[in-house]
Amino acid sequence: MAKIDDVARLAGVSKGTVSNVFSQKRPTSKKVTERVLKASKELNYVPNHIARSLVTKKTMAIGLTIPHGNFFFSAFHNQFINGVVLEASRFGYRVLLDMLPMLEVRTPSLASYPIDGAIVLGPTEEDERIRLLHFNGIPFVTVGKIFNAQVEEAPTVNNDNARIVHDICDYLIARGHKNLMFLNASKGTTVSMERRTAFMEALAKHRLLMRDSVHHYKPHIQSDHYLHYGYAETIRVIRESSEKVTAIIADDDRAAFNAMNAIKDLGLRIPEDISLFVICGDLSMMHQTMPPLTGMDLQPSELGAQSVKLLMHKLGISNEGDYPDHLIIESKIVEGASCSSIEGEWQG
Amino acid sequence: MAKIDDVARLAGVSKGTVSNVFSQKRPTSKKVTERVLKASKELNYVPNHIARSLVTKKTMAIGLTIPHGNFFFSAFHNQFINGVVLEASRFGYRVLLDMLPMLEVRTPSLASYPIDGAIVLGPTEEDERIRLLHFNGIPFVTVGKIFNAQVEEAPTVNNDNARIVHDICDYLIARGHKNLMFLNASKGTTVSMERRTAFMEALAKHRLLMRDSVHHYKPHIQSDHYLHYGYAETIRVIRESSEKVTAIIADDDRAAFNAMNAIKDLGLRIPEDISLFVICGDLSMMHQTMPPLTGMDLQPSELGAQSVKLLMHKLGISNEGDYPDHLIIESKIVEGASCSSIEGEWQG
DNA sequence: CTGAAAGCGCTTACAG
DNA sequence: CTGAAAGCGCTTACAG
Repeated sequence: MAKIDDVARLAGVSKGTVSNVFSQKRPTSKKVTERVLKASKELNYVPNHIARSLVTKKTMAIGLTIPHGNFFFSAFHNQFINGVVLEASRFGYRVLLDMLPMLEVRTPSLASYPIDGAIVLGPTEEDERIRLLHFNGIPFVTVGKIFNAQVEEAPTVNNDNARIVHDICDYLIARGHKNLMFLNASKGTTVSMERRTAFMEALAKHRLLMRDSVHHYKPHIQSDHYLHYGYAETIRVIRESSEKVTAIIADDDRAAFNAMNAIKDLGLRIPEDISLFVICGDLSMMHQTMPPLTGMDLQPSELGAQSVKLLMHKLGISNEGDYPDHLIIESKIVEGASCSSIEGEWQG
Repeated sequence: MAKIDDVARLAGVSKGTVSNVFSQKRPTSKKVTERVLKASKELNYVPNHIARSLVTKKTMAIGLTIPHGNFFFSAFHNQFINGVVLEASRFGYRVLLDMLPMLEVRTPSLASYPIDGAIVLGPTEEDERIRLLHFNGIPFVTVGKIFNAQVEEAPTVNNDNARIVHDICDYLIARGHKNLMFLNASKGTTVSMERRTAFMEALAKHRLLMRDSVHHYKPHIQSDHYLHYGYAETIRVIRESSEKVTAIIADDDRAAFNAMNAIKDLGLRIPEDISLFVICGDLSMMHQTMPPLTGMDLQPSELGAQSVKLLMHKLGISNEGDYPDHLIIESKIVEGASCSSIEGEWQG
């Protein structure tokens, strides 16, 4: 690979000038520009990104950290990544995927992240990623509320998790359901905590007893049970419990699928025997299942896009005037046919 | 951020020694190591990744380029990315997502890629990504056959696309279908070319006429029609054509969903009126649709993992002895209930 | 096992 | 508008 000195020599200019032609930070005369470009082409020259980064202190990349076991992203992650990548590219930024398991690998030859900022999806109580970013002095945006104690204040993009759970419970309870099973997200994430609190509030609001309903946390993402979360819980609750659960709220498409399989394996039908509501699923997919799923559209790609915008603002790259430090992304119920009304039994 | 000089001064050693403690490339005495570590902790020191990269010429990142419009990845992409990220992390590598639309953004301030190698998903005839990688002298692996003329020889991971299409056609034709509609991948990709050729061969092999079947290319990924590919084609062919298509082969889950919607909107049923076969779909999802989809398991995450292994080998990082330059990933038919036999009509 | 010094390939004040 | 020189923060022969 040719370097800047080679080009400078061939074009008969200083390397500062070659630098200016490529960075366009200072004007260069037309004929010098042409000479430099010609020499560059001849030598197949392209500025070295790393060397540039070392002095500008900009990598033009943002990190995206997603909790990640040996398993697949869900449809939610998929669309979220889409939103992030697309929006980042609008600012000329690339996205560095940074998964949790890498931490172990990174330790032996620890080094700073080659990124200008980061997006942290799904903060947890003692979030190692946040600790590390903080330690490295890298600005970041969290998607999901950050746990108060960990860091003074960080910009956040979030759904209104409390409201979402209230809406779902209202929706189901209005249809006569009194005993709900909630297949929540993983324990330790702020989103699951917000949801759990809201779940209990919603039940109390309708004068339902928590002990008649069931609440489960998804296993840790590294657990072997992660992929099958929802199946065993559904089987057990329907078969063994006395609570007569009539409606299930599933965290994501995978949990919903697992619950569907459990229900089918028990010889029951959706929604005649049991209702199913999915929180973050893929819209196009939800319409194709049997029956079509009723769920909440969380706008994952919008979550991704907005978190990039917020981060860019923090980095001083976007200059769209004032920008709030905390953004709430709208969500709304999308009706399929997986939730039914229970006749007779319900009371206002 | 503290730098190496600060640590060296505080620990009373040279910066070369500090470097050795962190890189572990040369042994350091125990007590010196401790002194350095103590000083580092005190100063919150972490080696600067960029500075290190400049001299080692290693970024510890690989690029992943996926053709990408303003649209979502499919389940295939999702699982592919998973395989790549996971396998890369085993080698201590990160993954830089590099999407096509960024090219435009990159031009003004062109610079080399800060990556050690790249994975190119779905090469096309005149692949700009390959041209650029080649130009930058960055080793890469393609997933999908590379177009012959473009570059002498590049390591490749691929499905056996010809065989896959033959298997699918054999499967359908054995069930009495004579008029097939093939919703292929995008024109210009080698995968769609391989498939198209195989499609014609398979028909010829069974003495069926190409003109009785229908072949479509997916629109370019930047097209507005990309997301809805399959719907209009299905409507048109079923309603207008005289060919009486009885089976549809869909490139991916999205195309399959679109075809399903079209079939439903026409008041027809799967598989009674028309059969549907999906090439790359998500297994867990395929079981939940109505009816469950019959399709091909391409093992996308294995494709991703193997392409990383191959790349690591090319980079001289993996040393698992000899490694073939071209890998074929197995695929097999997974039966659902979306393909039926046509009685009576078929002949051996 | 450790140190002094050169160098990785750029950008950026500073001077003109 | 252009050049000469210092410097970004590391690693790496080389010498001891």
